[in-house]
Amino acid sequence: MSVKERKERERAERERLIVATARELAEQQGWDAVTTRRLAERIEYSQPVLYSHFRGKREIIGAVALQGAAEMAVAVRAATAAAEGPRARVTALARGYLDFAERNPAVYDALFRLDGGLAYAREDTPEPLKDAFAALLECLGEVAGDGVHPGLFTEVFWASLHGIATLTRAGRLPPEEAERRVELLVDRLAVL
Amino acid sequence: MSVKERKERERAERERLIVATARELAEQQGWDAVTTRRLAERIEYSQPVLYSHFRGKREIIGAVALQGAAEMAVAVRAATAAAEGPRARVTALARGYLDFAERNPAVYDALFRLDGGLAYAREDTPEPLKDAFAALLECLGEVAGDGVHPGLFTEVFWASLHGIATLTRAGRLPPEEAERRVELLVDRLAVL
DNA sequence: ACCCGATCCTAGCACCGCTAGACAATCGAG
DNA sequence: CTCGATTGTCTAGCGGTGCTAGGATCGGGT
Repeated sequence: MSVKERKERERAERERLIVATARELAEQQGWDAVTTRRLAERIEYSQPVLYSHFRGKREIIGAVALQGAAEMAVAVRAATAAAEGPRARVTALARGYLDFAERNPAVYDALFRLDGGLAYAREDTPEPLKDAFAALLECLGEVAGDGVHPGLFTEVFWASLHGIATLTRAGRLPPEEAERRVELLVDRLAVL
Repeated sequence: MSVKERKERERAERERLIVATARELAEQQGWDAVTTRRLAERIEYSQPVLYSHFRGKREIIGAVALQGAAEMAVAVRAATAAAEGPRARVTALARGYLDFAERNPAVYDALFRLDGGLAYAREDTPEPLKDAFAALLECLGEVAGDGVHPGLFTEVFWASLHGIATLTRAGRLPPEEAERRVELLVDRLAVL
């Protein structure tokens, strides 16, 4: 039976390699450069091997997204944990979120811009996605204000951050005023 | 000389046809379905004709975006003009914006999600884009609040709307609470 | 009536995501 | 230890993509 186990280990290892390589390639040259041919070449296997692990390119994007969601949750919690008081926490969250988006553009795209075949905002949403939202909720819930549903408030705050992140990176917003935009958003949206 | 003029007219007419057809196709089946072959077939010319009008697919997207920007400016101004008082105006703007995004998803994508090769937020930004931003500014400038730069406020409000629009359409936000999200955003961001 | 330039199309390039079918390596039974 | 079956991987190819080179054809000016 140990042979089978070894093969399963090796197979799992190769799957990790595929996801890591896809992510690396996307981070280096953008998702357009992540083709099944290039990806196969980098992991030193032929194309069809990819399809024995994933249904297609979309699922590979989804796998990167899941990994990214877990990391984003960690990043957000780390940022907020280091801050004292509601206001500082929310500011830290906003900065942490935008920072993550800027430093991991490919992962951010996999999560929120591309189609990774994942279900969002539903019962069958994968756990890492739920947890990433929960990480936002933990901090933002306490500044939603009276009579405002914490979940709804978190959605709006998150959407605002997402808008800033995407428009900035697409060159639709000048990057110079980034910090002032964060301040304005926190000042106005959060009830302190 | 009249022959030359006629040819130029026909050429301009064909260019309009290309843009209109691309937009129609994108609105019907999404931008992925807008291939140069399908587009060429629909306008009843061969592929290379497209390249005598545009450098490539990207420029065609850009042309649709420019058209869409002009329409969005009109839509936003129409929505705000019908409202009395700052609060009603801002609410109308938010609803009008999201409504435009929902009813013209392909145009919205061309404007803010895809790469149409256009310059944003710069001196050489095409006039329709500047004017669309101006349309937002006209209404939002009056609720920016003291000491807050109207342009910066408009950017943040716009980014928030953009975030809601994109996340909702990508299935990242449940569509049911759309109206309550708008109310929350207006209540908090605008200084009334 | 003829030539010549503008205009348009056919055919093709290199690449894409994805898959069928041939081949080799490995395992279990006799 | 050998032999068939199973598993795993690869080569080759399908239909599609954006884009372009080069030849045919059409129409205006002389």
